Amino acid sequence: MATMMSSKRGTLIVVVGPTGSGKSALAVELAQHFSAPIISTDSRQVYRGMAIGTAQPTPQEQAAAKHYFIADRDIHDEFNSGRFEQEALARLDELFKTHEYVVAVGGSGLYVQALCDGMDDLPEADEKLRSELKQRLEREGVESLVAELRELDPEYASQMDISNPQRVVRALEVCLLTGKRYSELRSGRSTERDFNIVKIGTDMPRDILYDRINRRVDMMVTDGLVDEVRALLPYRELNSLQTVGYRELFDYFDGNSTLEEAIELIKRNSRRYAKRQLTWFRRDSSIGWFAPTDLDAILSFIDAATKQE
RNA sequence: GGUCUGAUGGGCGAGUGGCUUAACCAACGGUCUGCAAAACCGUCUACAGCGGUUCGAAUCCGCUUCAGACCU
Repeated sequence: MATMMSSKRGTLIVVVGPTGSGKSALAVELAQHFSAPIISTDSRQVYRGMAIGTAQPTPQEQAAAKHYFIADRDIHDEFNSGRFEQEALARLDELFKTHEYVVAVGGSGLYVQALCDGMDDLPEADEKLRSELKQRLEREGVESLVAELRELDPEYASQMDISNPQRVVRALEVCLLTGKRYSELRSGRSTERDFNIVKIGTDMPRDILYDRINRRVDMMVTDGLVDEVRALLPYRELNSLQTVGYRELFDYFDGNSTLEEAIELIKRNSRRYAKRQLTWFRRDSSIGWFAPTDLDAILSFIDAATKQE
């Protein structure tokens, strides 16, 4: 299968795992080992002004390896998984001209999926239509939207989670925007990329992970998280700020909780986030799971995977 | 040594004979195609132990164990 190998432009080493599991540090080590740049697959680290709360790579880490999609846009900018796919693919196209390896790291499962498997050609959210649908959602409840979706796309309506307003809105939005059924536009297939993909997952015993998460939150506070969030308070409605570590402190500024309570909530919500990430990544059987410090095993896994193709 | 009070699922905490899987929190499992650090779904049937009363006991009685308070 060496011929297969030659048809590929290079290898993308994808590092995934729950928050606080040591992805960033591992990515930098891999980047140095393979002389590779790093692409972040994190939906929140892309924004400027959120360095502490999103645990962006430190200046030292960023000096050790070139990072892309870290703090390179404004919190007001529209960004989503679809745009990420396009921009990241374009970036990779450039990078593979001069690099054999590129490392991708980040905890946003949907972004990783977009990059590795591609997304179907669906329309992006239309601002007007979406706000209309949201108003209807508030006034008439989900049932009304579900009823309409049953008309437009009975198949999808019957299989989806109809108690999830966000998904109902999106499905309806796609139907109305395209005049087609959402279910028929979803191919369910993944796009073949012109580079190899090797996925590494970092994990550790749950109690240790949770302890690390808890301590990292304390460290964020020590590092000035409260001030970082205070500066963003005027923009709290932005999607970019619907983020663990920020919402809880907005509540604190509103006087709805004490600082201590807010910090506890950040810890809890970070733990829950980690659990959801694990749930997402667990179903991807192509991921090789390792302790974040087990570099030898990780390197031989990458080696074996790239030779196989 | 004596008296009194209490002992409920990981936590908190109702429930004084016969719908209570209480509620809440934590935890755990899951869903996932342009809001994804989002949004949503599901699971956890306990009543300190033993014996008794009763058609029926977490709920009544007795003993035991443990905890706390008070008395000598």
